[in-house]
Amino acid sequence: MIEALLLNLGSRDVLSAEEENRLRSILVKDRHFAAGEDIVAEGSRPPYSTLLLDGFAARYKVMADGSRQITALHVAGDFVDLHAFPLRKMDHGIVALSACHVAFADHGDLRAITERMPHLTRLLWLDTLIDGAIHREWIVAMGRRSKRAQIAHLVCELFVRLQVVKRTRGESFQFPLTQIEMADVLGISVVHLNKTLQALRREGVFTWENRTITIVDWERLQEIAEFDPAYLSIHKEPR
Amino acid sequence: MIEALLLNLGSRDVLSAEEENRLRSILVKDRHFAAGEDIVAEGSRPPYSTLLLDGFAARYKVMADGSRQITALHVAGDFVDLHAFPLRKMDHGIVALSACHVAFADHGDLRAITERMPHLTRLLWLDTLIDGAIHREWIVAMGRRSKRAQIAHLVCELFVRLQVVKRTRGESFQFPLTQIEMADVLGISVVHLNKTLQALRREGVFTWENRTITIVDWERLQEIAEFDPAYLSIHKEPR
DNA sequence: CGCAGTGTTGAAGCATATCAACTTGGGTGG
DNA sequence: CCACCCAAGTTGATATGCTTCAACACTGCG
Repeated sequence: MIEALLLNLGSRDVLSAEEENRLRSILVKDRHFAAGEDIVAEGSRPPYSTLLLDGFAARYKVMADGSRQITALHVAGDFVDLHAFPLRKMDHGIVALSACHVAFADHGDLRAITERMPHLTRLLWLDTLIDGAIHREWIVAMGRRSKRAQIAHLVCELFVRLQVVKRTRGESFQFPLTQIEMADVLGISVVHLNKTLQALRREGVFTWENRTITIVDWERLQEIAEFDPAYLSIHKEPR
Repeated sequence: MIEALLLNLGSRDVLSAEEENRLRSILVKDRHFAAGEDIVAEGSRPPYSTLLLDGFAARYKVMADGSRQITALHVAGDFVDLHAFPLRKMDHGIVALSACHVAFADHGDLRAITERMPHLTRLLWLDTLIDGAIHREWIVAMGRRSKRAQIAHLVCELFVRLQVVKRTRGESFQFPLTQIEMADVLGISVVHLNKTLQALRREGVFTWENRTITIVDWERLQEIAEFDPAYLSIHKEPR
């Protein structure tokens, strides 16, 4: 059930059998959410953290004028709110962007891990730090890349992250967002997103049809995006 | 020497005397950097993490065309690269924006903390999570706030963060960045920054002269920024 | 004294937003 | 089973926020 999480952590360091078992035993009570449903509400104090087993979810904040900014995208194997364990209170909401299957880890059990399993603790810490590295890359993309490059960068990132958890199929992956949601990720208008996507498609860089993204020219896509996957820390290393 | 760090952590939870002593004992070999000097290089693997005792520092990435994006600002009491402890390799550089005084914590000592002091471990983890929360707020500001509101938001954030470590004086605080650096923080051009700053000054919201920012109308500043300090987690709570 | 980095200003151009209309397709109730 | 309905996608026109370029002013420092 938590295979994607094990792939995620396991691609950054070696997990002992004991650590795997511990993770399996604390991740319980799996639940389904429909697309559009809130998985965690802004301002809440969840007593557990949520692991995404399948589907796409997003962290977001809503502005006074009703506009929305998505600050993170999550896929299978991601904890969507592990940070709420030390942080306690959610300063943003988390919404399911597709049908989502999740499991929960009680904060008491996580605390017990920090008391007795220092290596696993560091790996969980690492997991939240990779989220932070992704945040920084998004800041760079929003501030200093063209919107075209920002889009290309996001596609690169998703492709690599989904490869880690074996959610790609050749050069394709499921991508169930609407253009409206995608615009909220990028911080641009839907109209402009639509036109820029068409340009990238016409250029033969990638396509996005039937909720599926297919990369046509990976070299060129990386070039446009100035993509360097280093920030994703995808290499086994003692931590 | 590490008073600012203790104020930082101490405003989020109670620190035991033992924890304080441990932090004091592992933070050693203080060093100075001049404005403009790199404190940590991109791609390096520092065997220690760096605590900023005094001054302003920034995390940044440089694009192929030479433009730069600053992804985080750090002030006294901030670890500038605590994340490098589990992450290992720096995916970005860290530069001193003013004269900086720093201290170092060896990664071996940090590791020992994760083995024996779970509560202190959670507080260090928390410290990196607050960085993440700030990242998210910057993403929101870049994506869905006007540049004017983004600037206002940054001023609000800095004021509150500096209050925590007692680095404000009434409604003022030292702010030694150039407009060029500030533009790299916001992801905009210097020209536009300059004009927007003047508008805010003319409106009587805040001033920025002689490396000092003075807030003239705090209410209005928060209103323009839609500022809510919740994301900074400034409340004592068992973690 | 003179230079270099910073701040300021104006003009012109472009990227992106906004507004509005129209198309398409899947889902549903009559 | 068809009609229609609504959400999503697409397109064109217009408006504007922000960038770029270029020139000039200011100030601290060697």
